[in-house]
Amino acid sequence: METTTSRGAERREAILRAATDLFLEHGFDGTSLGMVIERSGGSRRTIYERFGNKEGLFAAVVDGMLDDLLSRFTSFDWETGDPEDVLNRAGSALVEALIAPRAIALLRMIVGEVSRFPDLGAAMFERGPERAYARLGTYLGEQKEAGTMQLGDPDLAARQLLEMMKGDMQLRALLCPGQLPKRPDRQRQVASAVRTFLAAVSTR
Amino acid sequence: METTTSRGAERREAILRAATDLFLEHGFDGTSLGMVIERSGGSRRTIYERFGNKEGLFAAVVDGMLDDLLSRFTSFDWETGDPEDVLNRAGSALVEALIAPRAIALLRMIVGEVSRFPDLGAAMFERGPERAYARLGTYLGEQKEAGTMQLGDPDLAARQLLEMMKGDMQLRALLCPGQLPKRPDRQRQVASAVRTFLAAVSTR
DNA sequence: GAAAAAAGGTACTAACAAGTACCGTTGTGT
DNA sequence: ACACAACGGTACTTGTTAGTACCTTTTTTC
Repeated sequence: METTTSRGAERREAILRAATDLFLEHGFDGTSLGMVIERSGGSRRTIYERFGNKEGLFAAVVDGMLDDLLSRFTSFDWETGDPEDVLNRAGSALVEALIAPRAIALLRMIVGEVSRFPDLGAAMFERGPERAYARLGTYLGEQKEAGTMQLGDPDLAARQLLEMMKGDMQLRALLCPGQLPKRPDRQRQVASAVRTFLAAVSTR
Repeated sequence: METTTSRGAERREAILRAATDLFLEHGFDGTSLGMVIERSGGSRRTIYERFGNKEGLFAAVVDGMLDDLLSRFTSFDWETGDPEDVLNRAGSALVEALIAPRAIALLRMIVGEVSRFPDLGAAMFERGPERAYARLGTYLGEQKEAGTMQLGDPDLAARQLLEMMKGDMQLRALLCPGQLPKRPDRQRQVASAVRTFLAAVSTR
């Protein structure tokens, strides 16, 4: 009957949720612990009990967000369809995940705090882009083996293709969030990148 | 005999130089006006006389940096050499400019303050990437007219090529500055992007 | 060389935030 | 029901910073 999560964990989650939203919106310096408490309820002291200090809370927030975002990259169907179709779908999924408001807010936050938390930047890079490169590289490697594509280093090719699909959308989202192309245009951009890539590597 | 720059302008420049270095290194919140004064000499009041307030000083700093960085994109020889050579040189020049420590520091600073200064992000985008896209697009358009390349929209092609040349280096510089590839590797990366691009668009 | 303008320098105000102490209150295990 | 641990809430300390006031010193200008 009792709550499985003893009260402690419950309070921890509430604080974490509030802090996540606030840090994402206002950044590290722009968020005071008073604001966190006001939103999460509870008391100041609990933050220090659970997270040590403000930096500990921030680290916990980032860690949680990375887990959260990463979990969306696990399931994708790489088997069904010809290469153009697979790449189009994979590219669209990736771009949409990349420019999701929370993903951009997280990236912006981490970029702004790289000097204060040097490890976070590398962690984000490895758990985000690097994974995507690796998975796409695997696929391209398979295509190379199968003779469908003509390419040197599949990993390098994966990076080139991914950057083309992404285009300037990530940077644009960081700098001027209001000026992102709409979804159909984003898909056209991905499709165009895939066509250019296939024109370069397809065996004829 | 007299200084051509009346003392006012001289003090303004000194403050601007000090503030630029400090903002680039510590960000907006991390830089106090006391730190600026300590480095530039002079008095607190002069800042308010010349720049209004801290935000005005920051805006002036960013404006100056944008001018400074932009001025390096003006002179480049697009005429000499075959396309592969021109694109290699243009790409290298661009990448080096893009990941220059001060350029990255500026970008990081602006990204971190987009919510406080919404216009700065758009300004940076237009005066940086957008110019590069446009110039490269012009070149590709000429090549298309000359029949050297087979491509649809030269502007879109320019964006794809530029993103391939850039690769993940800009993002990497933002997130984990210590892990940038060395200069020869950067050039190889650019050259590979050019080859891929030419394979896709060259008339055969 | 004197008057006027601008800059230097110090001190001060008001506000805000991180972190700590304290005590009353609520929930938990036995 | 009881004892104990954890939480809530408030107040406080300490430090920092943006912005202002005021007077002194230097530089320009006539």
